[in-house]
Amino acid sequence: MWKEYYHAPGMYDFDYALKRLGMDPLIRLDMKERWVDVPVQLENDRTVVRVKAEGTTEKPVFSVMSDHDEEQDVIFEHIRNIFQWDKDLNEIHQFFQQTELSMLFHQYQGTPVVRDFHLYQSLMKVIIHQQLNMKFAYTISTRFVQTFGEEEDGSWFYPTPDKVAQLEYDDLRNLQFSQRKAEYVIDTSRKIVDGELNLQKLSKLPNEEVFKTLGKARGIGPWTVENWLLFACGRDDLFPAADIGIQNALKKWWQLDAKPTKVEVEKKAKEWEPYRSFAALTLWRSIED
DNA sequence: AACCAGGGAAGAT
DNA sequence: ATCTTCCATGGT
Repeated sequence: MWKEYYHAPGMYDFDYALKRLGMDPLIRLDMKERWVDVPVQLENDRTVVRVKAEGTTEKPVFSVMSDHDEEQDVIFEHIRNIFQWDKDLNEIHQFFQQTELSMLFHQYQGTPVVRDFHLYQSLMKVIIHQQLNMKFAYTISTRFVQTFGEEEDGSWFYPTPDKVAQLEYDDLRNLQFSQRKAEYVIDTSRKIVDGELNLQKLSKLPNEEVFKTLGKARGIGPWTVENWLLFACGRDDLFPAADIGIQNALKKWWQLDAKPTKVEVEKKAKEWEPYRSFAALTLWRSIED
């Protein structure tokens, strides 16, 4: 058993991060005690790591705890990368003071981009959630994991690509996947098993390369690539202009009668480069509850 | 009952 | 290249 503490350089709203993570019923956490359990897939082993907030948004301190005594450094690095503790959110806040989002950034300070726990898991979740309302989206992604994944210490590990590649479309139709969605999920997993898609490699390429390569797979369009780059890779400058949530938020703040178009949104978002991901997160946040 | 949902493919212009 | 239409399924 080991426990390690870490101080983030700027502000960091861990409680909001927990709230976002809590949208996913598969993630085990406690808002009151301020911890979340992160399933970590290692080379040949796996473990569950507890991450806990010990400080405040202004003076953020975190603890990372695990009973997996080997590979402590690897595990800690992984956690630090997932939560992006080294990204100085004070700098981001400063940047947005000169934009029309300054009021929102004042109201919602220290909103981090918390990465999904696993590259493949993230891609499957994004595909499954396409075009579905949040409630039903989580219903079927939870079914998917609880049917084909594995539980350990109360936390769920997504099924591996090998496991999903061997499924039949009807296995997912039984979970109320549409035929299309079943095909997207299984076919993409097969490409990953075949080596045709390498998510680790993709995660290190520039955005445009990822759009070209990942976007070729059937069922993976611009929205899915954007979300994967944003939430799986944790990149700073993604803005899903076609996203219905983003459009609803801008409709509200700009007091429009109808949702703005993708083109209108993209044009305005140029002013938020190179930190458009934080604009997106803060806009989503602003219309939650 | 009608419209929507944190899309995408396939077909039509 | 850009626009429509269809797909598919539950939520409000």
